[in-house]
Amino acid sequence: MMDSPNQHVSIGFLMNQTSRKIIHLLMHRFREYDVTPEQWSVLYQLHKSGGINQKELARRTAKDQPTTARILDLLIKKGLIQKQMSENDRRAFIVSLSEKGKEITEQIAPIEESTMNEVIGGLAPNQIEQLKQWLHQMNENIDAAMNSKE
Amino acid sequence: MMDSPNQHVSIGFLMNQTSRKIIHLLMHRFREYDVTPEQWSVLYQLHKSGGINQKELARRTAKDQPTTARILDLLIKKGLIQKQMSENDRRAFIVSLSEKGKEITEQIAPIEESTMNEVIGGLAPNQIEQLKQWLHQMNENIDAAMNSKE
DNA sequence: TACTTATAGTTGTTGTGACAAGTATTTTGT
DNA sequence: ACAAAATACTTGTCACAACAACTATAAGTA
Repeated sequence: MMDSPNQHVSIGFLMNQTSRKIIHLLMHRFREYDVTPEQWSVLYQLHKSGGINQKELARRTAKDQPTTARILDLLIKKGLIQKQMSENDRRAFIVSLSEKGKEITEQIAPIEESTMNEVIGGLAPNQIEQLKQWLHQMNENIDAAMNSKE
Repeated sequence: MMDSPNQHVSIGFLMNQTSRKIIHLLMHRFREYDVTPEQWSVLYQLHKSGGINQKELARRTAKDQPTTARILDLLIKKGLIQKQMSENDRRAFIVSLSEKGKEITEQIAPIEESTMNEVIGGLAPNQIEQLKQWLHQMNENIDAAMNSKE
């Protein structure tokens, strides 16, 4: 923190550190709503997509199903979402926001947006696009690496 | 995974996703050594720095002290490191690699390097530098945001 | 129809990460 | 020298992430 030994740091370490710091900052900004960034990402998807099942929700939030299910448990306890049995598939649940969940999601959305604007402050829009593109490319490289060597 | 709904994804989500994927890939590549990427980052720091105390190790790996201490517990169980009491400060422990720890670190280092080269495949060296610089800037923005508003 | 396979979701376990609170030791300030 | 503050580390708790194994239901197939 005080000295900056960051000159020769690997991309992997730096990405991990930055990602954790973003989560940490968002957690601070969301604290008064008692919602974590991961919980928010679920609420956000539900706000965009209405009622979807857990598997689809897991896919859209890029988490596995057990992790998603446990986040849903917490959100149900907080009264922000509800699950109802699917009519045509008795294995599945349709997940949707409660009224309270809708309200909180709408309150948090602008906070997330302004916080992320702080995070990327100093980067021009085309630089953001470039950064996103490189991240996508890294994602694809990783997928290729996972599929090839195993 | 199958469709690509990634066009309008936020930087925060994308960074988190990419970071987790990198960790996941490294975990796969390290699996035969029974060492996780986070454990490796500790071993790597010890390899570079020789015996240092837990607080300094926590700072260099950008984790908090309890997290670092628990990773050290695991590494001690695996016989890869050892702790000895500091002579001039009886509160502190000096942590260092065991022989086995040294061997494993030297075996893993080239695997990490080649894996990360796969991850950044397609990016030119100057683009990597640009990416690192932006990540540093985001880190600084976050530090400023954390310090200002709380 | 019966048997197999696939799918949606849950539970258990391990590791990581952050915070809060605690103990023991050292340093600081008077 | 002594009380107060700071420091190094530990323990407890909660949340997240990934894997494996399990239950229940659905779909495919002989």
